[in-house]
Amino acid sequence: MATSPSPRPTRAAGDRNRARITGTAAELASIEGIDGLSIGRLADATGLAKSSIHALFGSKEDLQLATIDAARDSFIAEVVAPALAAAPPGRDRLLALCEGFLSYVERRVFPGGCFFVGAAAELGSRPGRVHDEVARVQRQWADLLEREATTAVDSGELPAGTDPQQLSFELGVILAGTNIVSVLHDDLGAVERARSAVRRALGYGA
Amino acid sequence: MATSPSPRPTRAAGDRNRARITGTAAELASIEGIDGLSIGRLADATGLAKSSIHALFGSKEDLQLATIDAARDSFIAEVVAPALAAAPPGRDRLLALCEGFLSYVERRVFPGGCFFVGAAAELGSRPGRVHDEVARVQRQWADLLEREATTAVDSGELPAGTDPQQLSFELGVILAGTNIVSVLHDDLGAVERARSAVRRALGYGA
DNA sequence: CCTACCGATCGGTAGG
DNA sequence: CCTACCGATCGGTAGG
Repeated sequence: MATSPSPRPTRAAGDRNRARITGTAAELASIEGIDGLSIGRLADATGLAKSSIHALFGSKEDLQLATIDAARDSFIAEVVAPALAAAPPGRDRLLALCEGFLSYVERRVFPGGCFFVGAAAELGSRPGRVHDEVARVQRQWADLLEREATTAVDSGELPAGTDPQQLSFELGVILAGTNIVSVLHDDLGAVERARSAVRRALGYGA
Repeated sequence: MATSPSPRPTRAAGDRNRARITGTAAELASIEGIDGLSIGRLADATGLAKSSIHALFGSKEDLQLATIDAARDSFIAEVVAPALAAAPPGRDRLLALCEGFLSYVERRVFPGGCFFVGAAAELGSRPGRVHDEVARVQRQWADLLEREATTAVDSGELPAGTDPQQLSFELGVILAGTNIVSVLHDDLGAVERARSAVRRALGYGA
């Protein structure tokens, strides 16, 4: 009557489960918020017991930090890496990053719109480790844009006298604002208008 | 032993209380979110019993709708009305509206940043009456900007060929994006950079 | 506008 | 990774 032994979960299986949980958590959090998402609903969505999620991640805050990490990986894979592969440093890459972001919003890579715009809006005025981690990722993105803008100015691809920090700031807030407006009104026209704005700001088709 | 009769609340007193509750609710919601805000915490903050808030507003959804109304009144009083009073229709008024918004973010009229940017980000992908009301207010703001942009183009204050819808879209997303970045990093420099962006977009100091 | 409740859900823990 | 719990808090209602 010996049944097959209940398989003891391996380390790799645990990692796979953790990745599946944080992936689902990032999707849900883009809709319900990173704080609005509850461990109970996440357990339902993944088919696990609530206490299993606690066992795998510790506290809710630790789960949130792991979720931010997973969302950052998605963002890099969907927006950053393709732009770096598609265009050389400078103006072309800056355009590719902006268009990559807009495509990612358009395709609803996260069902509730950009995870980080949502998290930044939600946690902006609530101090803590989760806030700080979101701020850190946002700053990395802003720095990336600024670096490419600097290269573009230094190489003469953008008019001398262009302030790279000011230009990259404007692009960043246009992208974030567009995500909000596009999701709120379920309006892809906003993404199209943002494409025009970005191209004009970078001097394409002028 | 007749004590002074317990004063029966008048209609006016009820209205005053309702206004005090929705005002506090809008402040708290700008930090914790319009859904994250609980009736229990709102009761604590106002010194009322939870059930009193239910008695005055009905359901949580009705309270949220009343809170949006109160926040809209604040926005009009702090941003829209001063700009309408300070500048004639057209380009100057468009600038006054944008600078009024940036000043309102800078002054933290709502402690967690613009109530409507927060609510739009939070509710963008969650259908319902509250979402629809936030979307309606956002559209009124966008329409206001577009109207002034149209006047500015028609009167020749902005270059012929300027698309008023595109221009007002760009201004709107810059303002929304700036609110998020400025609150997230507690950085008033973002507001200053947005002022530069708005002035350049409108051809001031060019 | 209050006290006194309701069932449901929250994050988290014990113990295996 | 599970069952079985914990106290706290959620939105809401009865009844005054």
